[in-house]
Amino acid sequence: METTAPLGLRDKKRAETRAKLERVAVELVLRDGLAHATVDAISDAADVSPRTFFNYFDSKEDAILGVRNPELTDDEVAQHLAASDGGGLVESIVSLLLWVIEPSTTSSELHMSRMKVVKAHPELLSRHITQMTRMADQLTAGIQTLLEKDPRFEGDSPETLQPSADVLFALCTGGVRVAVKEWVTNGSAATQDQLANLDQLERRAIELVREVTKKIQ
Amino acid sequence: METTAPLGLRDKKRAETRAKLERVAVELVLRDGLAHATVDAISDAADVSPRTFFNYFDSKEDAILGVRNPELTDDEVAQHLAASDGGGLVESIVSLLLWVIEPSTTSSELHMSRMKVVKAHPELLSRHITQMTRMADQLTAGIQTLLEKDPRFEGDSPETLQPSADVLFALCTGGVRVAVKEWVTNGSAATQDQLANLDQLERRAIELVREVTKKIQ
DNA sequence: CTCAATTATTGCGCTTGCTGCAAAGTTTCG
DNA sequence: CGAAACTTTGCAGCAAGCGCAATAATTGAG
Repeated sequence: METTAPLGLRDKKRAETRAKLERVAVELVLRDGLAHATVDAISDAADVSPRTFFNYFDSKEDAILGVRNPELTDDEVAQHLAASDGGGLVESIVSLLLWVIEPSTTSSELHMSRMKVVKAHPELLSRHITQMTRMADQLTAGIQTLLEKDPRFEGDSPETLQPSADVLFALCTGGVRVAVKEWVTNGSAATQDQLANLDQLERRAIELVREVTKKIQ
Repeated sequence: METTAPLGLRDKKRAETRAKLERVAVELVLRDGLAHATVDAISDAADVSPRTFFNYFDSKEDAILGVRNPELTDDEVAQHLAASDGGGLVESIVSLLLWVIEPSTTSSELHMSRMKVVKAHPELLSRHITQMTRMADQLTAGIQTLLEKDPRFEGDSPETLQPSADVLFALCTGGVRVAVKEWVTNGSAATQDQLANLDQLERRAIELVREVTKKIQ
């Protein structure tokens, strides 16, 4: 599942440093607030120079949210979409989005802390969104090929061709966004098992999308 | 329609300064690129101190896009929604969103320049989105009351109650976003008459939303 | 093991965005 | 006119982020 080539001491250290920065960033934000958790402070607490910080992350927010610069490969996207195929379009796409948002490699504790951070500083949500749109092209490309493989849109008449991958993407993004927002605002119910949480989030996002598409005519 | 109390020389000057800043900001970005159009340069070209710049705008981007700090009043939102009522929900909401994005008071020339700017610097689009989400609470509140007045969702059974205003908002936001993106990327067709453009944009956004809701079951 | 190539870390200095504060200038209105 | 209200501005400061060049660590080949 993971392409973690178990190579070299070097990469190992690098991974550790990144992990430490992510962890410390979240900690400091929780303790001192977003504004007080400066890059200097974070780097300091991670025993690393501020300059090094920017070798790992493009911005403070990226560190806090655990966003990795090395963006997705097309293969990864295609693979994930293929894996969750069989269900509906919406299911596949929502799953993809949640996967992008959530660096699944993080520890569950870090994950929970991040939830708290986002709850305390909702501005960060827009960073999440930005991240999504940053990868939008890649993701919509993946969705596009998914659409092309979908038998449902094969022999359609011209005007009822495939729905635009862009729009689908936007719609699902909306669903995910709202699901996350709901889940962030409606208290800490079930914050223990974050795997169940993810699942729940996914279901809710799909439900929201469905709800709207049904109601609007 | 507008609450422009034609008061005082003071307010007049203020309006002029703001307009000048907006105009100059767009000009400089077009001429020198986004990075080179610094706050200093903009303020300079507008014969105003950099410090004053921030009395008018919260950020460089706000000036470029003509975003006004004094956010919307609930009344304005309600009024606009009421005005475009009668059509469908989607129509009303899309119209509202476009109205929020586009400060209608700007001159058409400035408007066109802004289009070019956005085309040349798509990063700015995310600012637009941010602005939308910034006002999300207010707008969804307005949508919520619109939903409550809608006879279509009145006597529904519990599980088929109103679709969440949040999700509707997200969906339409997605539609608008994609419409704008399309229109930005697909060349300069019809950039002459920007009123027609807005109309076209609105129609396209609605169409996109419809398209998706129909296709997905 | 040793040495050279590669890559990571760091310090330094700089630009830019943005804010608070208090002084000086304008506009308004009685 | 003259006081109150508001704007502009300079100054000083913080934090983000980048380019560069020196230093240090890791690696792989011999």
